[in-house]
Amino acid sequence: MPKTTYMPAPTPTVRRFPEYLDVLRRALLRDREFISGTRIANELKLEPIQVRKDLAVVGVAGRPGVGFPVRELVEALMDFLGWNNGTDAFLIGAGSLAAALAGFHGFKQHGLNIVAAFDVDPAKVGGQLKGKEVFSMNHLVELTQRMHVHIGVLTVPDAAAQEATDQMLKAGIRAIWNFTSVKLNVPPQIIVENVQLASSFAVLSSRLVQALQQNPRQDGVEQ
Amino acid sequence: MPKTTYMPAPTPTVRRFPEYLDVLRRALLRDREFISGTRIANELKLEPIQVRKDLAVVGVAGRPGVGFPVRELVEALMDFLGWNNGTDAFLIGAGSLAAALAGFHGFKQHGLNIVAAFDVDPAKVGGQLKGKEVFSMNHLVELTQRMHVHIGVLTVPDAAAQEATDQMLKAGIRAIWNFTSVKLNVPPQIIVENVQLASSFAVLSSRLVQALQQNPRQDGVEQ
DNA sequence: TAGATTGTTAATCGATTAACAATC
DNA sequence: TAGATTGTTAATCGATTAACAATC
Repeated sequence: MPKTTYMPAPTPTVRRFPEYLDVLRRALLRDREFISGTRIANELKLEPIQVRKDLAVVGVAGRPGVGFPVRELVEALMDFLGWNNGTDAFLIGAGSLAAALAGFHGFKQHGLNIVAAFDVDPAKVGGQLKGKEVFSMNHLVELTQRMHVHIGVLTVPDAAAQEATDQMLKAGIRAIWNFTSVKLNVPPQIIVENVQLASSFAVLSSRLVQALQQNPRQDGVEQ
Repeated sequence: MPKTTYMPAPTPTVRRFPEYLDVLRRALLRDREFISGTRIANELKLEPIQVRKDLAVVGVAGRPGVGFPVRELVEALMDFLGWNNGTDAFLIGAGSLAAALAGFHGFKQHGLNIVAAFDVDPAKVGGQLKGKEVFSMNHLVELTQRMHVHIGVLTVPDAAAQEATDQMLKAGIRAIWNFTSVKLNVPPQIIVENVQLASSFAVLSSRLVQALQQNPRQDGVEQ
């Protein structure tokens, strides 16, 4: 495994990497050795130049007139994202969102391995969540250190978010995938990525408002 | 209700609107009549100038030296997003992610009202999902038209995504909140907003890789 | 060779940030 | 009045897109 070090890439570029991986994996299934930036762009409705610029980040050389070596590109992208060796993560909160995440098989492709869940509710502790054991929050410090887990997936109710975060910090968690809508207070070296469902829905809503203003009735769809 | 029409705003601005709403609602609870852009910026770790620029979109005038009228601003933002009168939506797919969304009370604040779920699984049809009835996909056309629902929240497995989308289109759904990782094929007038969990996790992962490269041991956290 | 595609350098575009007069 | 803040106009920054020589 050639463990290259990469420069940090622009966030929009990183956000497109999983899409590229999808396309590349499908190409692999079809036994394609090379794929052009043009083709990738077509499948994802992007511009070819953008694909080339993005892929340049991971340093896999393409062949003019031919395209990029698929397998190498998959390797490099996975490497860049640290998805190659499977990263263990804890679910913090064992509610229904946690259950959905625990049961999501697609994470395997993203090198995400959810190993356990934690909750304060005694009714949940000791039970299972989609096959993952649910521990008491009291054991978080101990288990984090024993299992060397770096990532916490935060799915507790908003009201409990900061408290749970503080416990993760004490346990030595380094990165938090935050599904609450709370702006977490953490020291600068801790990585927080917020999944803002509300932001996503806001974009949808505002576009729908605009569309309904211009065309309130259903039409344009073949019937 | 003064139903103003607004110009479309930049997407990054729209994505911040729910955050502003959060801060403003908390200010309302504290009985504050006015709030300055500076204060909003502080709470959200943004630049004051960005807050002012963003808020300018909804056309609520602030008072120099004082700030913006909180209640008016909440109204205007809700209005802009179409969140004022509650929008009905269908869940397409009744799996565990659908369950999580159906049980999420925060949507009330976003004017999102999930009224029913649909699934192809006969074992689920006729049952309930967090108090919402589960119907057969065969009834989607009929119920969409009867209830004038415009929004579909797509939570089916990737393999079923396009098929389910086609049925939504036939039923007259105008906007799709897409939780699958499939790039949906839809006519241009249909609004699709993709919740790309993989993209979000990619950003987290790549930052963690960088951080671990620079500092592999736990430190910097007070113990 | 002709056609397709890469990768570099430069141009454009859009969003963020700065500066500052006007105003409460 | 002094201090804080708005809202406008201009500057900066970063990402996307264009142009094109090099190459398979």
